[in-house]
Amino acid sequence: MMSKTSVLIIEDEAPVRRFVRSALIGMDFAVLEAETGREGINLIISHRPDVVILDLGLPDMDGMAVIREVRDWSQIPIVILSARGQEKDKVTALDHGADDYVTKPFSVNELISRIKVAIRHSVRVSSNEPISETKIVSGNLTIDLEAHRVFRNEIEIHLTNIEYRLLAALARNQGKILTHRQIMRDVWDKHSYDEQHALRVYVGALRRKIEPNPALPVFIITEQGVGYRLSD
Amino acid sequence: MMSKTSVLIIEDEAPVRRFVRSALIGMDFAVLEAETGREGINLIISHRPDVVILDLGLPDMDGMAVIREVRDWSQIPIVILSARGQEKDKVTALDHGADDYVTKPFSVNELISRIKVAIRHSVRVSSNEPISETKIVSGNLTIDLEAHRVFRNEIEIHLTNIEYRLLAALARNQGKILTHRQIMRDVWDKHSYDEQHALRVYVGALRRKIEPNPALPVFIITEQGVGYRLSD
DNA sequence: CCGACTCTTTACATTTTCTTTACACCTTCT
DNA sequence: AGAAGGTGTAAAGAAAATGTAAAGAGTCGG
Repeated sequence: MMSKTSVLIIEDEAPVRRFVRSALIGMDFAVLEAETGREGINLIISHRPDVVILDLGLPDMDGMAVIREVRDWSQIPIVILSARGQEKDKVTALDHGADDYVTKPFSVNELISRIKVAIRHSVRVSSNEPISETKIVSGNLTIDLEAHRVFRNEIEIHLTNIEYRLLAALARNQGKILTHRQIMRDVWDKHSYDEQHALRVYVGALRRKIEPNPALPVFIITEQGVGYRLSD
Repeated sequence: MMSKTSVLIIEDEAPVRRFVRSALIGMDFAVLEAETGREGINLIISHRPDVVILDLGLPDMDGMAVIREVRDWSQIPIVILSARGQEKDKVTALDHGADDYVTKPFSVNELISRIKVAIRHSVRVSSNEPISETKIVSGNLTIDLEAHRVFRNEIEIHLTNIEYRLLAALARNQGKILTHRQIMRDVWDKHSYDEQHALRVYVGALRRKIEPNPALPVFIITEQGVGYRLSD
């Protein structure tokens, strides 16, 4: 028996809270509510919800502080509600480790589908365990996640630590795009989006090692403006 | 045992009300009626109808206010009745969360079919789809929101970031009109409608990629003066 | 202390995407 | 039918993202 997916709403305005709550209950989610950031953090600790919806404009503590505090010890997906005109805050929030955002006024559909995506992503991106296969094969490329080894045509390829972690992150999500931000988080434990030069350098290095023709990559696919993905 | 679908008509003109009522009863709907916005809101609270038909030209409070108030706590589908020449109000109402509109004078068939679409849409949103589902299918078109990928007849279509976001925005609201403004907000994070040329260019680009015949679009439908919608 | 290796940063060339412009083409209203 | 406003398309220039080489900094073991 699988229990319901639980969602925590941290939002001080009661009408918005009611609105979100009724939408979520309609989707058969279990709903928790908090009016302040502090209260929200306590609920996260005590109830471990599956997703958090966080209003950036909280009275007691800044939404950003909530994200930072939670991200110190948990990778729980956080979807931000940002009011119009808070575009800059939104970007900062994403940099601090929020997963997605919805701008007010928002439609239920939008919120629901972003929540779903956030949940599914978090399952495999941030935790290294729940993938069943320990070996991932793409064409003539084999990645042994358990043994930490990579082979091309039975020949072992030596990868540096970061190269391996980058490839493994992509491999755990084979076929799915990982955003720059997710990769930064996974490989470098950084939440920011500034220092992605390194990412490009490593993608290049990896390609030189695993691609038949690094100029026309078939394994590591660039999704411009979004991220990278390992083809399946 | 399924009870009848109930419809609330908020309309001050008695002839129009009678007309709509008899049409709906003929379709085996249960009908509620209200003459004023306030009365209508109270009936929504007490009877929870499945759809609301709302005249924009109400005497006591403006229809827009009804939409705003209801949308604070409920996602019940709202279909607008707008008189000719209320084009601007119509768009504003949609921006505020109305689901669809019918322009007076209207045919029974048109009204009925809009109501059905609105209901179907809201059911899809609020009922027990598996939570993990993040794929949207429309005809031979599949949009995988999690993997960020789009397929037509199993063939992957490459979309640029903005093209993808535009399609995803429409897809999350499949069947429902999105106003130009809503799209601008969703895709560009802009709240204005000034720079809409770009929107047209991207609609064109998308159509060229996903429509069988871009000159006669079947997926991305133009709602002149209002916005676009992705067909069901 | 040196050399081998890895990681990060910088600079710059290249590619892709985005926006704007101009104009043609439809609708709708008169 | 003509006018007016909204819409579609192509193309060019601007802007942004990406790829690559190479230099410097840090680390480790001999």
